[in-house]
Amino acid sequence: MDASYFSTIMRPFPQIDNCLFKMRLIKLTFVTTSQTVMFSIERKDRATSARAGVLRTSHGDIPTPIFMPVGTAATVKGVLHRDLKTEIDAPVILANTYHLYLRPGTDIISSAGGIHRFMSWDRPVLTDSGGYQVFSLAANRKLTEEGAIFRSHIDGSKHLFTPESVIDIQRAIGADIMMAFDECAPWPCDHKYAQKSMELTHRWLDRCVLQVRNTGPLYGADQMMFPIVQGAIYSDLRRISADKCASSEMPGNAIGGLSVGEPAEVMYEMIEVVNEILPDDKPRYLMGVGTPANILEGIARGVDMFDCVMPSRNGRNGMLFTREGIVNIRNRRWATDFSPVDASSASEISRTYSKAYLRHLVISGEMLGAQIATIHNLSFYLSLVREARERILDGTFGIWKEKTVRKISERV
RNA sequence: GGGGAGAUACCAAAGUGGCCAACUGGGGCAGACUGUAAAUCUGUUGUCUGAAGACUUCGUAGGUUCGAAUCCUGCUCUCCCCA
Repeated sequence: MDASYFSTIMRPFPQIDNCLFKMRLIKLTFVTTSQTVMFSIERKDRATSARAGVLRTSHGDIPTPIFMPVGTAATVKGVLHRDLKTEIDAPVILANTYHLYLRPGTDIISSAGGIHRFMSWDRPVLTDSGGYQVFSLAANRKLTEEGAIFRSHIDGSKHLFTPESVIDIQRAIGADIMMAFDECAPWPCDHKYAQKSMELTHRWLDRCVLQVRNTGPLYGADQMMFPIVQGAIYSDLRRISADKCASSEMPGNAIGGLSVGEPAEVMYEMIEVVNEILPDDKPRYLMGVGTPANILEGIARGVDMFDCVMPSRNGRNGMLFTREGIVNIRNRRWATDFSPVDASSASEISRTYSKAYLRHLVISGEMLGAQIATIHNLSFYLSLVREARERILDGTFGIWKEKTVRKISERV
């Protein structure tokens, strides 16, 4: 009996009340089976590099390719978990180490028994390490060999993140998938800076791996960590970084530092370079990407996992993604369009409310507008990757992708 | 009936002789957003024009002046107080 078998029969935990007991049991008995197959590929596409697979976690299986809604502060803004499960059907969501560490703080999350219990979400959670915040809060931080010193955006207090502390925090959070602590280089960025930054990320990666090996999960459920490939837009650096990440022999790998302003074609090229090296039998996660078209292009190049704030944030700001293309629901043309937001949506919410009503809500700044738009967009993203998976399985992905990318990129 | 205040662009509201096609806010219109310091931010909002520029506008009709949203006179309307 191995850990994956055990987690299968234990899942889903029927009651939150007794799940802590069961998770402790797993920890005591089976936690160190590192050879367990976490990822299995069901089918590879012939025309492209796309694959359909399943990533197994203690909190459930994740069919791939997958899009993970971003729930930075332990909430996908404006969406009830009920709707995440039914309307959107997200098998996994993201949270953020930086944000949760600052608020509510790791003490409170550990007291609750980890992020799943704290937020009442029994499906998998992936936590970003805070590496992206080191990048996006550039004005308020300082990088050293030791780690990143930064100031809280909440109260201005000073903090230090190191590879070790970031793993510890992610242990305390209890994420199913933890991310290595990295520096996301900006764009544009010269070769010299990109190389220095990448080398620092690699040294940090070694320390992350060591910290993962020297510690264990706190709540019984398995935790895996993914290293992050960096190297900006330089193929030589990307190859070195992909080799480095692959050699860390973690159960999955991530591609970071893309979609930070560079043209999409450059991003696609980098994905191809990296995916030639990253192991075929482990999931590949393209961080922070992207538009629906970006995602299909990524899948075609062998990426299995994606996340992006775009469907949620842009939804709140009135941008809708649909099969017919991109809609700015605030535009006057929708004022008297009483047809559903998306008649063919998997989400009942998108089929129920009209464009004119949603426009009114968004323009009026009503919170229901942000909720409906977010649910619609996420439902669209998840439907898109579900269909991509089905197309890979039935062998029609390539043609479908070409046709779909064109359509969904248009402005309606 | 007596006294006082006021009328500025879609709305509110600055502006009291040239730097005013007119501050600012709201509203309208459009744009941005890619590991979320974002229910945020940006542009635009008299007409014509690609632009330079031209033309018309600050209740209304006259007047003063080189020049008026700004000063003077009549008229119209609104608000407040007293009776």
